[in-house]
Amino acid sequence: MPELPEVETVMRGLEPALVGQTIVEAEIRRPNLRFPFPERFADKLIGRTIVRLERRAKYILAFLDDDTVWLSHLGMTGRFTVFADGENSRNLAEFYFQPGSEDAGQGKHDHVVLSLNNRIKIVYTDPRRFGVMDHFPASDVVSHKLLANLGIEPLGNELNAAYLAEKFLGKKAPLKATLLDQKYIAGLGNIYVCEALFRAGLSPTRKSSTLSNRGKPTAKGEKLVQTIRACLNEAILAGGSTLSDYADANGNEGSFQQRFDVYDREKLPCHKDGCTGTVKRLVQSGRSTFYCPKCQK
DNA sequence: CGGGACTCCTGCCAGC
DNA sequence: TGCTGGCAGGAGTCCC
Repeated sequence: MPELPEVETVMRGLEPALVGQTIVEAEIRRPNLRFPFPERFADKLIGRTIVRLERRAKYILAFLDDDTVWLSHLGMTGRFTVFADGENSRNLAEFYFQPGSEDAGQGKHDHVVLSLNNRIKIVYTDPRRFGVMDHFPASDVVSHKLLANLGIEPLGNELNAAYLAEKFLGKKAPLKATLLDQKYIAGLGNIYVCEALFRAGLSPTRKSSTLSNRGKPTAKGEKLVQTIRACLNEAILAGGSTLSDYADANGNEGSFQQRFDVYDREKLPCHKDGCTGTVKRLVQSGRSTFYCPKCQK
């Protein structure tokens, strides 16, 4: 589920339930996700109060009251579910919440279960286990292995045509691949790259360097910056995209998938006004790309 | 070094 | 109906 808009949505859903609360129990139900959990992970979380949440790229950072950070990444199939009983759920947004129950967190792929002092339970579920959790001093946020090499946030001011012109100068890799590379722009994933390229009328196969005019910004780059921002902002407003709901969440699901122009629309007509093209699927660095060959050049 | 293939893991679905 | 192969929102690592 998770690219930037989905992670942002998840974080916003977690905030009212977590911030200001203290972790009273932590159950780590297996040794690892993608990587091993930290040593004595549960002990490090128990007794800590969550001071605030932040999103960096596709990571959720929970800052704790002992100046440490609990980091989470949802991988492909990770999700958090908040279990709240009637009393304490009343003041929380309806989003993402399930009624409290005795078997909360007992599912086959429920790997981490936290109980908070407000009687809320937070369950992390991840069938494929491509997710990540870690815990480290807050002072290490900048240097942390997973965070140190991330590029700029696409919704921040740093993303502009000049940035693309500088970073993409001389880059031969296909534009699609470079936009997916988190060391340039952090937070984009397969869906929103496809969608932003469609809106910009740019082919995923063109060389990245074509958005750079000997290091100077281009109109195409300017357009792409706009469409990236628009896609992400619209998706956040829609609560992200929900592609499968086998976890059967009770809460609201995102709806941006209903507005996809190209993603998962192979062989369907191009949405662009006046374009008679058909959406095509191709594989770039092992991943599906959807685009309209007729209007994306 | 840049670029691409491979890898982790489970579930689902189309096609036979 | 049941099996098989392909594919899935990510990204670190390895190899050329």
